[in-house]
Amino acid sequence: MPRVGLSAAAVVSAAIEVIDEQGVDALTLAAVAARTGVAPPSLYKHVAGLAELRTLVGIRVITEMTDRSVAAVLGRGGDEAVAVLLRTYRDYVREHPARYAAMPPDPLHEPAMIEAGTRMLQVFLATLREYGLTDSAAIHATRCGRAIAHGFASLEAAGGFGLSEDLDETYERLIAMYVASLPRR
Amino acid sequence: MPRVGLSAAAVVSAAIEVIDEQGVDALTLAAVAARTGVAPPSLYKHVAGLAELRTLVGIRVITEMTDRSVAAVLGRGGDEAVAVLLRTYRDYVREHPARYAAMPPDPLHEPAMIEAGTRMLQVFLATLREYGLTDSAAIHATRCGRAIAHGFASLEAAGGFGLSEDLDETYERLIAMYVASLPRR
DNA sequence: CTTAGAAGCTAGTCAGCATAGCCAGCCCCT
DNA sequence: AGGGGCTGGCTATGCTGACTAGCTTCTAAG
Repeated sequence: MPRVGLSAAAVVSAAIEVIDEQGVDALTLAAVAARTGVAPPSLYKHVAGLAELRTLVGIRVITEMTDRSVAAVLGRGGDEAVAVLLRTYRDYVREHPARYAAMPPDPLHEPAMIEAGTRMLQVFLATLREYGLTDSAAIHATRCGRAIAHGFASLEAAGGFGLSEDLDETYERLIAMYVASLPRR
Repeated sequence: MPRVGLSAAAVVSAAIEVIDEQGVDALTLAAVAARTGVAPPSLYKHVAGLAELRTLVGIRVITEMTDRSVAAVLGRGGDEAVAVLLRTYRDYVREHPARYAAMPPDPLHEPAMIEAGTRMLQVFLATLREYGLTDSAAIHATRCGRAIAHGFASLEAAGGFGLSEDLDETYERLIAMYVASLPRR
Protein backbone atom coordinates (compact mmCIF):
# COMPACT_ATOMS: atom_id res chain seq x y z
CA MET A 1 0.00 0.00 0.00
CA PRO A 2 2.35 2.74 -1.16
CA ARG A 3 1.43 6.19 0.11
CA VAL A 4 0.52 8.81 -2.40
CA GLY A 5 1.34 11.71 -0.14
CA LEU A 6 -1.85 13.67 -0.61
CA SER A 7 -2.83 16.86 1.20
CA ALA A 8 -5.85 19.11 1.32
CA ALA A 9 -4.15 21.53 -1.06
CA ALA A 10 -3.34 18.75 -3.51
CA VAL A 11 -6.94 17.55 -3.41
CA VAL A 12 -8.15 21.07 -4.16
CA SER A 13 -5.71 21.35 -7.04
CA ALA A 14 -6.93 18.07 -8.49
CA ALA A 15 -10.52 19.26 -8.09
CA ILE A 16 -9.72 22.41 -10.03
CA GLU A 17 -8.15 20.36 -12.80
CA VAL A 18 -11.29 18.27 -13.01
CA ILE A 19 -13.41 21.41 -13.19
CA ASP A 20 -11.22 22.99 -15.84
CA GLU A 21 -11.31 19.91 -18.01
CA GLN A 22 -14.83 18.63 -17.56
CA GLY A 23 -16.90 21.44 -16.15
CA VAL A 24 -18.08 22.28 -12.70
CA ASP A 25 -20.80 19.62 -12.69
CA ALA A 26 -18.17 16.94 -13.21
CA LEU A 27 -16.64 17.71 -9.84
CA THR A 28 -17.27 14.49 -7.96
CA LEU A 29 -15.23 12.81 -5.30
CA ALA A 30 -14.93 9.84 -7.61
CA ALA A 31 -13.32 11.98 -10.33
CA VAL A 32 -10.92 13.63 -7.90
CA ALA A 33 -10.03 10.27 -6.42
CA ALA A 34 -9.31 8.81 -9.84
CA ARG A 35 -7.10 11.77 -10.71
CA THR A 36 -5.13 11.61 -7.50
CA GLY A 37 -4.74 7.83 -7.75
CA VAL A 38 -6.63 7.05 -4.60
CA ALA A 39 -9.90 5.37 -3.63
CA PRO A 40 -12.79 7.78 -3.02
CA PRO A 41 -13.06 7.27 0.74
CA SER A 42 -9.41 8.17 1.15
CA LEU A 43 -10.20 11.75 0.24
CA TYR A 44 -12.03 12.10 3.53
CA LYS A 45 -8.67 12.04 5.27
CA HIS A 46 -7.98 15.45 3.76
CA VAL A 47 -11.35 16.99 3.13
CA ALA A 48 -14.61 16.64 5.05
CA GLY A 49 -16.69 15.85 1.98
CA LEU A 50 -17.85 17.21 -1.31
CA ALA A 51 -19.39 20.32 0.24
CA GLU A 52 -16.18 21.33 1.96
CA LEU A 53 -14.18 20.57 -1.16
CA ARG A 54 -16.38 22.97 -3.05
CA THR A 55 -15.88 25.77 -0.57
CA LEU A 56 -12.12 25.16 -0.59
CA VAL A 57 -12.16 25.37 -4.36
CA GLY A 58 -14.14 28.59 -4.09
CA ILE A 59 -11.62 30.10 -1.72
CA ARG A 60 -8.76 29.12 -3.98
CA VAL A 61 -10.43 30.70 -6.98
CA ILE A 62 -11.30 33.94 -5.21
CA THR A 63 -7.77 34.18 -3.93
CA GLU A 64 -6.28 33.61 -7.36
CA MET A 65 -8.47 36.28 -8.86
CA THR A 66 -7.63 38.70 -6.12
CA ASP A 67 -3.92 38.13 -6.48
CA ARG A 68 -4.10 38.73 -10.19
CA SER A 69 -6.16 41.83 -9.73
CA VAL A 70 -3.74 43.25 -7.23
CA ALA A 71 -0.82 42.60 -9.54
CA ALA A 72 -2.59 44.26 -12.43
CA VAL A 73 -3.78 47.35 -10.59
CA LEU A 74 -0.68 48.05 -8.53
CA GLY A 75 1.01 51.22 -9.63
CA ARG A 76 -1.96 52.53 -11.54
CA GLY A 77 -4.68 54.94 -10.60
CA GLY A 78 -7.88 56.60 -11.72
CA ASP A 79 -9.77 55.54 -14.81
CA GLU A 80 -6.84 53.48 -15.98
CA ALA A 81 -6.82 51.40 -12.81
CA VAL A 82 -10.56 50.84 -12.97
CA ALA A 83 -10.41 49.71 -16.57
CA VAL A 84 -7.51 47.36 -15.87
CA LEU A 85 -9.30 45.87 -12.90
CA LEU A 86 -12.38 45.11 -14.96
CA ARG A 87 -10.33 43.67 -17.80
CA THR A 88 -8.38 41.49 -15.43
CA TYR A 89 -11.59 40.13 -13.98
CA ARG A 90 -12.90 39.19 -17.38
CA ASP A 91 -9.59 37.79 -18.56
CA TYR A 92 -9.47 35.43 -15.64
CA VAL A 93 -12.95 34.19 -16.36
CA ARG A 94 -12.18 33.78 -20.03
CA GLU A 95 -9.11 31.74 -19.24
CA HIS A 96 -10.91 29.55 -16.72
CA PRO A 97 -14.60 29.64 -17.53
CA ALA A 98 -15.55 26.51 -15.67
CA ARG A 99 -13.51 27.53 -12.68
CA TYR A 100 -15.40 30.77 -12.45
CA ALA A 101 -18.65 28.85 -12.21
CA ALA A 102 -17.21 27.21 -9.11
CA MET A 103 -16.76 30.58 -7.44
CA PRO A 104 -19.59 31.26 -5.01
CA PRO A 105 -21.44 34.48 -5.71
CA ASP A 106 -21.88 35.21 -2.02
CA PRO A 107 -18.51 34.74 -0.36
CA LEU A 108 -19.38 37.10 2.44
CA HIS A 109 -22.14 34.80 3.64
CA GLU A 110 -20.02 31.69 4.00
CA PRO A 111 -17.90 31.99 7.14
CA ALA A 112 -15.01 30.12 5.57
CA MET A 113 -14.88 32.52 2.65
CA ILE A 114 -15.29 35.83 4.42
CA GLU A 115 -11.58 36.48 4.51
CA ALA A 116 -11.00 35.80 0.83
CA GLY A 117 -14.16 37.66 -0.16
CA THR A 118 -13.30 40.68 1.90
CA ARG A 119 -9.87 40.91 0.36
CA MET A 120 -11.40 41.00 -3.10
CA LEU A 121 -13.82 43.68 -1.99
CA GLN A 122 -10.96 45.73 -0.61
CA VAL A 123 -9.23 45.70 -3.97
CA PHE A 124 -12.33 47.12 -5.61
CA LEU A 125 -12.71 49.77 -2.95
CA ALA A 126 -9.06 50.73 -3.11
CA THR A 127 -9.21 51.11 -6.85
CA LEU A 128 -12.04 53.61 -6.42
CA ARG A 129 -10.26 55.48 -3.67
CA GLU A 130 -9.06 58.30 -5.87
CA TYR A 131 -12.58 59.29 -6.75
CA GLY A 132 -13.19 60.49 -3.24
CA LEU A 133 -16.46 58.65 -2.83
CA THR A 134 -18.12 58.68 0.56
CA ASP A 135 -18.59 55.35 2.27
CA SER A 136 -22.04 54.69 0.92
CA ALA A 137 -21.30 56.00 -2.56
CA ALA A 138 -18.22 53.79 -2.68
CA ILE A 139 -20.32 50.75 -1.87
CA HIS A 140 -22.79 51.55 -4.62
CA ALA A 141 -20.01 52.15 -7.11
CA THR A 142 -18.31 48.89 -6.16
CA ARG A 143 -21.52 46.97 -6.55
CA CYS A 144 -22.09 48.48 -9.96
CA GLY A 145 -18.62 47.48 -11.06
CA ARG A 146 -19.05 44.01 -9.74
CA ALA A 147 -22.45 43.59 -11.35
CA ILE A 148 -21.06 44.67 -14.70
CA ALA A 149 -17.97 42.50 -14.53
CA HIS A 150 -19.79 39.48 -13.18
CA GLY A 151 -22.72 39.88 -15.52
CA PHE A 152 -20.64 40.10 -18.63
CA ALA A 153 -18.08 37.53 -17.62
CA SER A 154 -20.55 34.93 -16.46
CA LEU A 155 -22.61 35.27 -19.62
CA GLU A 156 -19.50 35.01 -21.74
CA ALA A 157 -18.21 32.01 -19.82
CA ALA A 158 -21.53 30.24 -20.18
CA GLY A 159 -21.58 30.93 -23.90
CA GLY A 160 -24.51 33.20 -23.33
CA PHE A 161 -23.80 35.61 -26.14
CA GLY A 162 -25.24 33.91 -29.15
CA LEU A 163 -24.30 36.31 -31.89
CA SER A 164 -20.96 36.83 -33.46
CA GLU A 165 -20.33 40.48 -32.75
CA ASP A 166 -16.96 41.23 -31.19
CA LEU A 167 -17.12 40.60 -27.46
CA ASP A 168 -14.07 42.71 -26.70
CA GLU A 169 -15.86 45.72 -28.06
CA THR A 170 -18.97 45.06 -26.00
CA TYR A 171 -16.90 44.82 -22.87
CA GLU A 172 -14.95 47.97 -23.62
CA ARG A 173 -18.26 49.79 -23.98
CA LEU A 174 -19.32 48.54 -20.59
CA ILE A 175 -16.06 49.71 -19.09
CA ALA A 176 -16.44 53.12 -20.70
CA MET A 177 -19.99 53.33 -19.41
CA TYR A 178 -18.84 52.52 -15.91
CA VAL A 179 -15.87 54.86 -15.90
CA ALA A 180 -18.06 57.66 -17.19
CA SER A 181 -20.36 57.19 -14.24
CA LEU A 182 -17.61 57.82 -11.73
CA PRO A 183 -17.30 61.38 -10.43
CA ARG A 184 -14.63 63.66 -11.90
CA ARG A 185 -12.70 65.47 -9.25
CA MET B 1 -54.51 2.17 -9.44
CA PRO B 2 -56.36 5.48 -9.77
CA ARG B 3 -54.92 7.74 -12.45
CA VAL B 4 -53.56 11.06 -11.42
CA GLY B 5 -53.99 12.68 -14.82
CA LEU B 6 -50.53 14.13 -15.17
CA SER B 7 -49.14 15.91 -18.20
CA ALA B 8 -45.80 17.36 -19.22
CA ALA B 9 -47.01 20.84 -18.32
CA ALA B 10 -48.15 19.67 -14.89
CA VAL B 11 -44.79 18.04 -14.27
CA VAL B 12 -43.01 21.26 -15.19
CA SER B 13 -45.29 23.23 -12.87
CA ALA B 14 -44.52 20.87 -10.02
CA ALA B 15 -40.82 21.15 -10.77
CA ILE B 16 -41.04 24.92 -10.56
CA GLU B 17 -42.82 24.66 -7.22
CA VAL B 18 -40.03 22.46 -5.93
CA ILE B 19 -37.44 24.93 -7.14
CA ASP B 20 -39.24 27.90 -5.61
CA GLU B 21 -39.57 26.20 -2.26
CA GLN B 22 -36.31 24.32 -1.91
CA GLY B 23 -33.89 25.80 -4.40
CA VAL B 24 -32.70 24.75 -7.78
CA ASP B 25 -30.46 22.00 -6.43
CA ALA B 26 -33.46 20.32 -4.86
CA LEU B 27 -34.97 19.64 -8.25
CA THR B 28 -34.93 15.86 -8.37
CA LEU B 29 -37.31 13.49 -10.04
CA ALA B 30 -38.01 12.03 -6.62
CA ALA B 31 -39.15 15.41 -5.30
CA VAL B 32 -41.34 16.10 -8.31
CA ALA B 33 -42.82 12.63 -8.09
CA ALA B 34 -43.64 13.07 -4.43
CA ARG B 35 -45.31 16.40 -5.14
CA THR B 36 -47.40 15.07 -7.99
CA GLY B 37 -48.37 11.96 -6.03
CA VAL B 38 -46.73 9.50 -8.35
CA ALA B 39 -43.81 7.08 -8.26
CA PRO B 40 -40.60 8.45 -9.79
CA PRO B 41 -40.51 6.20 -12.86
CA SER B 42 -44.01 7.33 -13.82
CA LEU B 43 -42.64 10.75 -14.66
CA TYR B 44 -40.90 9.24 -17.65
CA LYS B 45 -44.30 8.90 -19.30
CA HIS B 46 -44.37 12.68 -19.60
CA VAL B 47 -40.77 13.78 -19.61
CA ALA B 48 -37.69 12.08 -20.99
CA GLY B 49 -35.65 12.52 -17.84
CA LEU B 50 -34.14 15.07 -15.52
CA ALA B 51 -32.22 16.82 -18.28
CA GLU B 52 -35.29 17.38 -20.40
CA LEU B 53 -37.26 18.49 -17.37
CA ARG B 54 -34.63 21.12 -16.71
CA THR B 55 -34.78 22.49 -20.22
CA LEU B 56 -38.59 22.56 -20.08
CA VAL B 57 -38.37 24.49 -16.84
CA GLY B 58 -35.90 26.85 -18.49
CA ILE B 59 -38.23 27.47 -21.39
CA ARG B 60 -41.13 28.11 -19.05
CA VAL B 61 -39.12 30.63 -17.05
CA ILE B 62 -37.81 32.50 -20.10
CA THR B 63 -41.31 32.66 -21.49
CA GLU B 64 -42.73 33.99 -18.24
CA MET B 65 -40.08 36.68 -18.06
CA THR B 66 -40.62 37.65 -21.65
CA ASP B 67 -44.38 37.90 -21.19
CA ARG B 68 -43.95 40.12 -18.19
CA SER B 69 -41.43 42.29 -19.96
CA VAL B 70 -43.70 42.74 -22.93
CA ALA B 71 -46.60 43.72 -20.71
CA ALA B 72 -44.46 46.21 -18.83
CA VAL B 73 -42.87 47.87 -21.84
CA LEU B 74 -45.90 48.02 -24.13
CA GLY B 75 -47.02 51.56 -24.70
CA ARG B 76 -43.80 53.09 -23.48
CA GLY B 77 -40.77 54.33 -25.32
CA GLY B 78 -37.31 55.80 -24.99
CA ASP B 79 -35.49 56.00 -21.69
CA GLU B 80 -38.66 55.23 -19.79
CA ALA B 81 -39.14 51.95 -21.64
CA VAL B 82 -35.53 50.95 -21.10
CA ALA B 83 -35.72 51.66 -17.39
CA VAL B 84 -38.98 49.75 -17.04
CA LEU B 85 -37.56 46.78 -18.90
CA LEU B 86 -34.58 46.58 -16.60
CA ARG B 87 -36.73 46.99 -13.50
CA THR B 88 -39.09 44.29 -14.66
CA TYR B 89 -36.19 41.92 -15.19
CA ARG B 90 -34.92 42.46 -11.69
CA ASP B 91 -38.37 42.32 -10.12
CA TYR B 92 -38.97 38.92 -11.62
CA VAL B 93 -35.70 37.64 -10.25
CA ARG B 94 -36.40 39.10 -6.85
CA GLU B 95 -39.78 37.43 -6.72
CA HIS B 96 -38.45 34.06 -7.86
CA PRO B 97 -34.75 33.94 -7.05
CA ALA B 98 -34.42 30.18 -7.22
CA ARG B 99 -36.37 30.02 -10.43
CA TYR B 100 -33.99 32.44 -12.05
CA ALA B 101 -31.11 30.13 -11.24
CA ALA B 102 -32.92 27.49 -13.28
CA MET B 103 -32.88 29.71 -16.34
CA PRO B 104 -30.09 28.76 -18.70
CA PRO B 105 -27.71 31.61 -19.51
CA ASP B 106 -27.30 30.45 -23.10
CA PRO B 107 -30.78 29.80 -24.48
CA LEU B 108 -29.64 30.41 -28.03
CA HIS B 109 -27.33 27.42 -27.90
CA GLU B 110 -29.95 24.85 -26.85
CA PRO B 111 -32.10 24.02 -29.87
CA ALA B 112 -35.18 23.57 -27.72
CA MET B 113 -34.81 27.04 -26.25
CA ILE B 114 -33.95 29.02 -29.33
CA GLU B 115 -37.51 30.15 -29.87
CA ALA B 116 -38.05 31.36 -26.31
CA GLY B 117 -34.60 32.94 -26.16
CA THR B 118 -35.04 34.74 -29.42
CA ARG B 119 -38.33 36.22 -28.31
CA MET B 120 -36.65 37.65 -25.22
CA LEU B 121 -33.89 39.09 -27.36
CA GLN B 122 -36.44 40.69 -29.65
CA VAL B 123 -38.01 42.49 -26.72
CA PHE B 124 -34.67 44.00 -25.81
CA LEU B 125 -33.96 45.02 -29.38
CA ALA B 126 -37.42 46.52 -29.83
CA THR B 127 -37.05 48.55 -26.67
CA LEU B 128 -33.88 50.07 -28.11
CA ARG B 129 -35.43 50.71 -31.49
CA GLU B 130 -36.08 54.39 -30.89
CA TYR B 131 -32.41 55.10 -30.44
CA GLY B 132 -31.79 54.38 -34.07
CA LEU B 133 -28.83 52.10 -33.45
CA THR B 134 -27.33 50.30 -36.40
CA ASP B 135 -27.47 46.52 -36.33
CA SER B 136 -24.12 46.03 -34.71
CA ALA B 137 -24.53 48.87 -32.25
CA ALA B 138 -27.91 47.52 -31.25
CA ILE B 139 -26.35 44.14 -30.47
CA HIS B 140 -23.69 45.74 -28.32
CA ALA B 141 -26.24 47.85 -26.50
CA THR B 142 -28.48 44.86 -25.90
CA ARG B 143 -25.60 42.86 -24.54
CA CYS B 144 -24.65 45.66 -22.20
CA GLY B 145 -28.20 45.87 -20.90
CA ARG B 146 -28.39 42.15 -20.44
CA ALA B 147 -25.03 41.99 -18.68
CA ILE B 148 -26.11 44.70 -16.28
CA ALA B 149 -29.51 43.23 -15.54
CA HIS B 150 -28.24 39.68 -15.26
CA GLY B 151 -25.19 40.66 -13.25
CA PHE B 152 -27.09 42.61 -10.68
CA ALA B 153 -30.08 40.31 -10.49
CA SER B 154 -28.10 37.12 -10.21
CA LEU B 155 -25.88 38.54 -7.50
CA GLU B 156 -28.91 39.79 -5.61
CA ALA B 157 -30.74 36.49 -5.98
CA ALA B 158 -27.72 34.60 -4.71
CA GLY B 159 -27.43 36.93 -1.73
CA GLY B 160 -24.18 38.18 -3.15
CA PHE B 161 -24.39 41.70 -1.83
CA GLY B 162 -23.14 41.41 1.68
CA LEU B 163 -23.55 44.90 2.96
CA SER B 164 -26.69 46.65 3.98
CA GLU B 165 -26.78 49.58 1.62
CA ASP B 166 -30.04 50.03 -0.24
CA LEU B 167 -30.13 47.73 -3.24
CA ASP B 168 -32.84 49.69 -5.01
CA GLU B 169 -30.52 52.66 -5.14
CA THR B 170 -27.64 50.63 -6.52
CA TYR B 171 -29.85 49.30 -9.27
CA GLU B 172 -31.25 52.71 -10.15
CA ARG B 173 -27.68 53.91 -10.54
CA LEU B 174 -26.95 51.10 -12.92
CA ILE B 175 -30.05 51.94 -14.91
CA ALA B 176 -29.07 55.60 -15.07
CA MET B 177 -25.58 54.62 -16.17
CA TYR B 178 -26.97 52.46 -18.94
CA VAL B 179 -29.53 54.97 -20.15
CA ALA B 180 -26.88 57.67 -20.21
CA SER B 181 -24.79 55.51 -22.51
CA LEU B 182 -27.50 55.32 -25.15
CA PRO B 183 -27.26 57.87 -27.93
CA ARG B 184 -29.48 60.97 -27.81
CA ARG B 185 -31.19 61.67 -31.08
C1' DC C 1 -68.10 -5.27 -25.54
C1' DT C 2 -63.70 -5.40 -27.09
C1' DT C 3 -59.32 -3.88 -27.59
C1' DA C 4 -55.29 -0.92 -27.99
C1' DG C 5 -52.72 2.39 -26.07
C1' DA C 6 -51.62 5.34 -22.34
C1' DA C 7 -50.50 5.87 -17.58
C1' DG C 8 -49.45 4.04 -13.73
C1' DC C 9 -46.74 0.43 -10.94
C1' DT C 10 -42.71 -2.79 -8.94
C1' DA C 11 -38.26 -4.46 -9.31
C1' DG C 12 -33.70 -3.87 -10.30
C1' DT C 13 -29.13 -1.63 -11.99
C1' DC C 14 -25.75 1.79 -11.59
C1' DA C 15 -23.33 5.97 -10.02
C1' DG C 16 -22.03 8.71 -6.36
C1' DC C 17 -21.72 10.35 -1.31
C1' DA C 18 -20.79 9.00 3.04
C1' DT C 19 -19.44 6.11 7.29
C1' DA C 20 -17.15 2.33 9.77
C1' DG C 21 -13.49 -0.11 10.73
C1' DC C 22 -9.12 -2.43 9.37
C1' DC C 23 -4.05 -2.33 8.08
C1' DA C 24 0.45 -0.65 6.78
C1' DG C 25 3.93 2.88 6.25
C1' DC C 26 6.53 6.41 8.56
C1' DC C 27 8.28 9.27 12.12
C1' DC C 28 9.87 9.91 16.56
C1' DC C 29 11.53 8.50 20.84
C1' DT C 30 14.14 6.07 23.61
C1' DA D 1 18.03 -0.22 16.28
C1' DG D 2 13.66 -1.34 17.75
C1' DG D 3 9.06 -0.29 18.89
C1' DG D 4 4.77 2.37 19.27
C1' DG D 5 1.48 5.61 17.67
C1' DC D 6 -0.33 8.49 14.28
C1' DT D 7 -1.78 8.98 9.78
C1' DG D 8 -3.04 7.90 5.22
C1' DG D 9 -4.37 4.51 2.76
C1' DC D 10 -7.87 0.45 2.02
C1' DT D 11 -12.42 -2.63 1.75
C1' DA D 12 -17.04 -3.18 2.87
C1' DT D 13 -21.50 -1.35 3.42
C1' DG D 14 -25.59 1.65 3.16
C1' DC D 15 -28.28 5.26 1.15
C1' DT D 16 -30.28 8.28 -2.37
C1' DG D 17 -31.37 9.26 -6.86
C1' DA D 18 -31.54 8.53 -12.17
C1' DC D 19 -32.87 5.52 -15.28
C1' DT D 20 -34.67 0.89 -17.62
C1' DA D 21 -37.53 -3.17 -18.15
C1' DG D 22 -41.53 -5.20 -18.05
C1' DC D 23 -46.13 -5.77 -16.07
C1' DT D 24 -51.01 -4.18 -15.06
C1' DT D 25 -54.99 -1.45 -15.22
C1' DC D 26 -57.71 2.31 -16.64
C1' DT D 27 -60.00 4.56 -20.43
C1' DA D 28 -61.63 5.76 -24.65
C1' DA D 29 -62.62 4.61 -29.48
C1' DG D 30 -64.89 1.67 -32.43
